[in-house]
Amino acid sequence: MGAGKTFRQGQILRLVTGQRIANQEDLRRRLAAQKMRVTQATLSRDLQELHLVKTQEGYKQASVLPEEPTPLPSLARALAEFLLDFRPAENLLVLKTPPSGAQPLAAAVDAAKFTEIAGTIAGDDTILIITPNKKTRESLQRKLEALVK
Amino acid sequence: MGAGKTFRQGQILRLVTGQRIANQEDLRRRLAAQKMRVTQATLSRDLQELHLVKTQEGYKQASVLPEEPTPLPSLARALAEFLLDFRPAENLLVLKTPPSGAQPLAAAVDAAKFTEIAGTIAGDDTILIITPNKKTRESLQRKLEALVK
DNA sequence: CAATAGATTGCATAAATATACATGCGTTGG
DNA sequence: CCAACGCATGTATATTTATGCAATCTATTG
Repeated sequence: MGAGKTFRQGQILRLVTGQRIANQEDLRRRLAAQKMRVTQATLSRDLQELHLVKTQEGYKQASVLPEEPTPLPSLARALAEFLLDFRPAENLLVLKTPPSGAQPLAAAVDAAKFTEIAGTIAGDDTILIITPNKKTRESLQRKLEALVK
Repeated sequence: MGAGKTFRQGQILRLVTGQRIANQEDLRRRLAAQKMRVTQATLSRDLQELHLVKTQEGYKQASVLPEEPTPLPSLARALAEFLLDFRPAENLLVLKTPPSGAQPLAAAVDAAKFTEIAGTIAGDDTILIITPNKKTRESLQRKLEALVK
């Protein structure tokens, strides 16, 4: 049975961590250059078993994907665009936005995954953020204020 | 310009972090349910800008991808298939394999990304693993031995 | 050995995703 | 005001990836 599946998957890992593999055809050709001829279908299955995902920079191990600059910039933009006012109250933080601004801003806040946040509820122009206690609410508030500056 | 691109991308983040979005059509339908009608083409662009990647469990933020159980299982299989012998020497660890087994096993070892490993060199039936010092070599060796059991 | 069960793969094709090109809409510099 | 741009988007289509099915091979069981 030739080199076998394990061998091939090992080579796939090696190739993928080394260079930029843009797609499965690309990968198929590189393996062929090493005398390993399989079809794209097999590679599709291999990549799935290896938990490799396709990124802009080629296939990567899901566990090793790099830090992204995305979360905060996105939130900062949303705050700049929608936030009108902070209204703190003990362990609660209310954010006011223009009409229909609450949902998108809440989305951005959620996406930032602050550990301080127990939950959020968004209406049309109001977001209620619930934190465990007053201390955490203060911490969160400081972070958000820093983002709007 | 309606709700705008920022709004939509915020909603996408919210949807994606909340539930399992299997593909772009799925995402398109969920947005449509919120009165946001765009085409699959636009979502393809949005997902790219948000650095979301498609995984087995739906789209995920590249930065938030979960720990994988993959690296070690893969290595364990490779060790089971190829490893013949350990040959420790101070800060070096030599692994012997059957003919042509060194490359694939080395690939699996590399992929596991052990912090103990400074570098590896693989020939045809021999892998040389270089660690910073004897202590780290011992640590690494114990881990590998545990995997073959 | 025959029969059965898994595992792995290719082939053909379906499904999903990306993209070239065109359009519409603001903005900007004359 | 208008020509020239750039951005966001849709349309149509190309590219890429996933998968149902059948063939093959290995190991197992009786």
